[in-house]
Amino acid sequence: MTEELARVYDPEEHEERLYAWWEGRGYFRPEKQVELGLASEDGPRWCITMPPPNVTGALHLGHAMVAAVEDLMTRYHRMRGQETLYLPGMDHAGIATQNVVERELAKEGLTRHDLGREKFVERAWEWTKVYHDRIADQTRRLGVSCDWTREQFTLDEDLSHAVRTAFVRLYKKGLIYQGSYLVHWCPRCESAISDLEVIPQEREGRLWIIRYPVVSDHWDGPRHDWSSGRWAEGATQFIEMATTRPETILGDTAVATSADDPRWRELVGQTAFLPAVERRIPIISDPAVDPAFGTGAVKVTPAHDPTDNEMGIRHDLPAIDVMTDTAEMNENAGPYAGQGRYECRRAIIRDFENEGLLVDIEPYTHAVGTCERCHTDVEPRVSTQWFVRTKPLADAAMKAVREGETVIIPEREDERFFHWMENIRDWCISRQLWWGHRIPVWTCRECGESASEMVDPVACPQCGSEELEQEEDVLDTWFSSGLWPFSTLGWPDTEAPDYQRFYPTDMRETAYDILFFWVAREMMLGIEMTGQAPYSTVYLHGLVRNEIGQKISKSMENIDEYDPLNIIGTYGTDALRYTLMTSSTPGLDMNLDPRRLEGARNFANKIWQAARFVLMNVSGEDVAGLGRPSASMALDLVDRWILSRLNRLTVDVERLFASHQYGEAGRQINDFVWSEYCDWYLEASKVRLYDEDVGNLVPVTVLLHVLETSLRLLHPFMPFVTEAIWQALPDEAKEGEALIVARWPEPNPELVDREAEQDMALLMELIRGIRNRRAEYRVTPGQPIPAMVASPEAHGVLEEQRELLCALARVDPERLTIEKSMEAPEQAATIVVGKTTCYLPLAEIVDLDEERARLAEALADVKDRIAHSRDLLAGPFAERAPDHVVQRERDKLQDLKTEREELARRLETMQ
RNA sequence: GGGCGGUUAGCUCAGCUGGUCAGAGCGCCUCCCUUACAAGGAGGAGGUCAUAGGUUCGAGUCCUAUACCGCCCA
Repeated sequence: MTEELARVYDPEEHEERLYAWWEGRGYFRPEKQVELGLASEDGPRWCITMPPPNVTGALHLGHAMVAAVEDLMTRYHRMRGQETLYLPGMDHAGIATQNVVERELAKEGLTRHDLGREKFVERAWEWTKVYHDRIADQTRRLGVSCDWTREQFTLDEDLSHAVRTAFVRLYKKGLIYQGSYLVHWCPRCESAISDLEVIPQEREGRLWIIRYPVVSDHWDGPRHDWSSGRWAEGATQFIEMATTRPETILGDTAVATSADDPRWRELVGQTAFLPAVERRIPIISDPAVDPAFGTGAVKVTPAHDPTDNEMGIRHDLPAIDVMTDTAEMNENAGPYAGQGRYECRRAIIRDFENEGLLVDIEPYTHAVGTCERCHTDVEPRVSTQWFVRTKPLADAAMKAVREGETVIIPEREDERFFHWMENIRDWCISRQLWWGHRIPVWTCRECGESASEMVDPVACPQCGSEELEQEEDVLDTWFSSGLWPFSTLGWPDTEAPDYQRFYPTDMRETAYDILFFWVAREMMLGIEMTGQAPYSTVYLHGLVRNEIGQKISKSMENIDEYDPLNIIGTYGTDALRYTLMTSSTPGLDMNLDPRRLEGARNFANKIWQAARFVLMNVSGEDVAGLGRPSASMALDLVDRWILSRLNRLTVDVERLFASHQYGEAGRQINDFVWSEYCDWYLEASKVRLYDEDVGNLVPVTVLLHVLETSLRLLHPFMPFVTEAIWQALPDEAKEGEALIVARWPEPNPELVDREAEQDMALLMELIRGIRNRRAEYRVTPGQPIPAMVASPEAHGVLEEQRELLCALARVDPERLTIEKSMEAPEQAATIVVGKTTCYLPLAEIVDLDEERARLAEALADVKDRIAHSRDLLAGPFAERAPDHVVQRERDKLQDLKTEREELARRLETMQ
């Protein structure tokens, strides 16, 4: 029948056990839901693909947030009878994983080049296996009910096939091209990285004001060697400019000023002589030059600066790359070849000074791009890369959002999405890495023809040569992640059952800082590849920070405190999940406060204790007669009240879930369970449970029903404790074999009982009032006291509830009188609730002066409120406000007046 | 420079489409180990909802400025 529940809820006793049981029973699989009759194959379905965590490292709190939100959604939809698939998987995370593996190698004094590509990739697979298992374990500990039998990994065969298919299609459509353009280059990773992977960092740098001699009739070039100190000897005219990056001087191919700058107007069209590398460069004018910056003239280095690069294109300037892959100066750097870029900077400044070409140095704060993964200063650099033409894809993605095919929540994130999409640049997808999908392009060594096909070519389609070479580079990780919502469902096989059944998916849930990295790419590739937006809703949650608002990062000293497994160890998974769901509002960042975790843990225990109480009171005889509470049962006031409240809660939770206000839903369930069910109903039920003359059936039925329904509502927030309790409930009180596959509660309008709510409200007020006075007069707790209640309208109800009143307010049943009206006793404390007055004749302990003062104060307060209410009703409010609002105000005024009279009469008798 | 978000009790935060919404938890004060729960129960104190205007019969709730904090983009 029922098992004993332990005295205290211990998450460790249940969580892993229950998870293994759920998984073993197959509840996470859509097929199982159909088998159980919970869902049907041709009925509604719901699908979400898990944002694949990087195999780079262990999960952190951000992932716990993802898990909490997505699993909540999943459990909700599953219980609602939709065939639900939560599809898990992981991401190979090209550059990030390659970095950590390289770091491991470095500990052994090795570089990836020492190993060679093949061995290195093997090492990366080893790493992947270790972290895959660790992440999968963490995910299970978080209680995520995803279908592990459908797990995917971006580098596995099927997904690699999808990547290849997508690439070949885009290539053949002309949406992928190769070209030599300025890209962000990380000299440590020795790879191009995308715009988004560059993190600007404020630096206190310098602005060097330097000058180049201008070629004139008197001076046609240096007559002495560079660094002789006499290099510029004889030059009469100079152009001055400011730079933050002197080492790029060696790649200058022009000097630019703004068109009408009086300082330099005369020099435009002339030729400057570039020091050190002895290059004649034109002086041009270009609108991109800000006359207010520095001297009004700038050096132009098309190969190493985005603005300069554009200028170079406008003026047809050569782009001279002066660095190597590791940011050392190359052969184009003349005398500085072989130096590191910052070493070169110092050297070149020294030489400029020596040659009298350094005019000034000013302090200057500016932003330097750094590599997101290894924090190395990024070098803008012209190099040959592969690009996706994003414009047409972005247009389609924007259209999908504009037309509501995909809805972004919170709504305001639309703006960011559109802004980014409208200003999108072509996407550099090649990475000079070894860990990833190798670009499926083959080039003929004979004729130079390139091709991208689904099948590896053996001969050049152009000249027939067999001297083919595959592209060395791999694809940006986000290229494969961009296919995630459909590649995981079987695409490009559009006949695959999962693809047919579950695509397009219903939800993309992730943190808002991933909107561009990933969501934007999924939208673009999804529409391009499948003709449909990959999901109908994008739900963006906020970032998790610690209790003082710091973003939690791996570099924190006390990072262990924020390891999800540590938090789970201390508070339990349910507490963590409930806290993550209820501590904030959708889309806002959250400070994870240990005090809230504690509160959530206490809540889990609270409902556990309530369940213990209920189960203790279920006897063998009761069970047979159990059913759902119905109007035909002899329901008491409290029963009708709690059932009405439960029904309201069910309606509210449903409404809140439908509008993605999960946090508010979770808080309301807590309020109900704790403040209404436990504090009032459960206490009230004891009157009947402990009365041997009354049958237990009604209260037990209601206790069980409300508990069981609450468990179902709470399950998506606190899956473990709710399932643990649910399993202990008698079979007669529930339907199905597990809570995880139980039906989501539906509202029952018949249970709404306004009258019961009103009567109960009066009773509760009265009880609170009595408790209050007891506390004030320091009546010994538990000591029964006499009470006299006068209530012209509610005396009947109160008479019916006298046992309850006595039990909850500790009133002596022998000395409780309830009448329509009565003569006020003199030596008594008084409580007025609307038209009901309660006297506590506490004889000698009542301080009449204090009573008078208190009543006078209450009377003054009521009078104030009456005045306020009268003014309101006398003014334009009565005409303009909606009828029901006005009526409510009138009722309120009426009640206040009654209360005023009661108070006044009582005061009168005490004078 | 452009855009967005935040500013509500000592602390961490709720408050949906304007009308009992001024709330919760923790902390604090008083009392209680009452047969579900001290990870608890009963009672209590505590906020002119950042500031200044405006719209409205009525504004934490809408509009406009300002201040401070934070984020994104350039």
